[in-house]
Amino acid sequence: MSPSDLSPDPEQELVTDVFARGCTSRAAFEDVTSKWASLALLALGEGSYRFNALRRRVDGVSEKMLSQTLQALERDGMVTRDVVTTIPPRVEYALTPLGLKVAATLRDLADLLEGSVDDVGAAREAYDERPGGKRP
Amino acid sequence: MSPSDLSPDPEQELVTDVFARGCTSRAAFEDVTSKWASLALLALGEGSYRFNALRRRVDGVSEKMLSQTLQALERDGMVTRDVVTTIPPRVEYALTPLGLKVAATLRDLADLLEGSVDDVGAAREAYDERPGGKRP
DNA sequence: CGGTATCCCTAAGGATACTG
DNA sequence: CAGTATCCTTAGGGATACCG
Repeated sequence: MSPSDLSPDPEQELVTDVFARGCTSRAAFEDVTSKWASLALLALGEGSYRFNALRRRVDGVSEKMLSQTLQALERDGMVTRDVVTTIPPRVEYALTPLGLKVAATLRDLADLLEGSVDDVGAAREAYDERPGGKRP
Repeated sequence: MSPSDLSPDPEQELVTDVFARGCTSRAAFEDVTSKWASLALLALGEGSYRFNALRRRVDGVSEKMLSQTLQALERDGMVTRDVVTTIPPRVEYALTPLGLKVAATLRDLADLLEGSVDDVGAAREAYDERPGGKRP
């Protein structure tokens, strides 16, 4: 068999790295940070929601996008989908342990930004006000 | 005129809330979590970068998108752009104090997901394997 | 090197309608 | 209520070319 000179699969990166295209962590990272997923996770961090309640909570999302988003998050093992077959039907969405951890870091980020609205607002004004800053 | 029944500006939410469309924090949140911004911030969390170095670090980004992304982040007061007029020119990008804090939370998120690749991979397989799970 | 400007195309995403 | 299906518009984003 091959002795010690065997380098372990040059084409196949073994380290997991969000910077690497094709790494699962990068895919998961993009799923989580996608436009609606981050807000949906944030909302579910407050507790479980039914579809339309979640839709109202996440201001501006369409049925289609919320549905797609939840499917992606369920596939990644961050969200559970619990169907209660009553009339009318109920479907409860909640976070898995992993989803809970992810939601917590997103909460940190949201808190940070909510606490920095003034700074961001000021920075934007300064940027837009300076020559060539804005396109009217 | 209207006496005490005047509710304070129903159209204008005064609380800052990432869930509210039109709130600056929501805009900042979307900027930060946008496809390339999060990776750029992550990279700049490692130290300052020049344009093309950053472009190489963020695997897959085009010149155009990196440029646009950096402008948005600079406008939000998270990234500084330092032009050194030599020949050839050099432009150094770095994080502001706010950008540093944001990058830190994104680092937490990335670490969490990098540490969960196996869980995510398993969840995906399970999801795709079950009837109606995947579209071949 | 570090961009901006232009062209062009795909796919994200909204609105509406219909089903279990 | 909780979605899928369809249609249609927009804009995200790549490729290329060119300027400071």
